[in-house]
Amino acid sequence: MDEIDRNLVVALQENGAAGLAELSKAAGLSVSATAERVKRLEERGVIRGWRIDLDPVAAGCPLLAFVFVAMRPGKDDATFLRAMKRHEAVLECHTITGAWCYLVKLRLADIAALEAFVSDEVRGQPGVERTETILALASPKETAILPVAAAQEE
Amino acid sequence: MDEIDRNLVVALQENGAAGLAELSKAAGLSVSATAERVKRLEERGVIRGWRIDLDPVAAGCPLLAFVFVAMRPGKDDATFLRAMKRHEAVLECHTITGAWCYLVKLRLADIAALEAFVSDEVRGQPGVERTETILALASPKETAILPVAAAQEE
DNA sequence: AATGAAAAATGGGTTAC
DNA sequence: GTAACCCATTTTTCATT
Repeated sequence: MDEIDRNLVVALQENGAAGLAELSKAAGLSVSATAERVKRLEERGVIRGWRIDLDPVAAGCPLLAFVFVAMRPGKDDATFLRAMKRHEAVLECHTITGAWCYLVKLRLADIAALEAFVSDEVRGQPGVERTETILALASPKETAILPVAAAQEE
Repeated sequence: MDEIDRNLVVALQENGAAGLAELSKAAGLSVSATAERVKRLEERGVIRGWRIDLDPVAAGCPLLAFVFVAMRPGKDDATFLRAMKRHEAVLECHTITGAWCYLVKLRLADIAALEAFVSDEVRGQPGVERTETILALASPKETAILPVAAAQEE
């Protein structure tokens, strides 16, 4: 993960459809050396996959919600986590510090779908003690582009 | 946005590097018709761009944090929002229901960077009244793949 | 469906460390 | 001796008719 790799990754985050010709300019390398670098970044798991950036409204999931979840101690979190992993409405599920156990990020079609999901899939899970649901009214910023640190040679 | 478009978009979310040959199978169309569909999905803004899925640890931002922000009423949220949009550590900034005004999702290198960011860039902004910072200890699920609803013809 | 153009994978050869 | 890069060729993929 040197300076060249970092430049490649930054360029690919901006435009994942960039060809090797364009990437080679960003990297200051030949086309084949650039191809070699990108391939190794995939092999090493730095690049985990190639995706499209999809408009949530067009995808039919305009509603964004966060649900905090508290579990009863000593209970089976595994069942709850399995349910979260299974449902595609769950974009994220984090174990967090503070008063709550989990923070779940959801994308759904509408309020009715949210009500059904929280009631059936969250509060219906064994071990769930308390929940709190928060709606996003607007999202001034929402990106999947990660900051790439300058430090840390491999 | 018919059934075929939905199939294409689902396939491209799983593998954005899929060629037209592979996509045409998923869509049940000819290669050229598939190319036409993908082009129109881009033009209509359904596909907003092409990205890579990058490993946050390799990118040098392993620390994931959420910051709740309350603003003083009648103050200039614009300055705060401009700062959030400017900083690449800010992945998301949502206006939310409940006791807080904003929920900010951050990716940073370490605790020192978090302390500096919250202190300087969040609490340092005019109009910010109160904040609460929560750390993610683990992320059992974290994806950018959106659920694609079956309903709503265009 | 077929063509021409463009891009990407491959193999061999070169240099620098 | 190893690793990174460069160049030329083959193969695949993509846009046009």
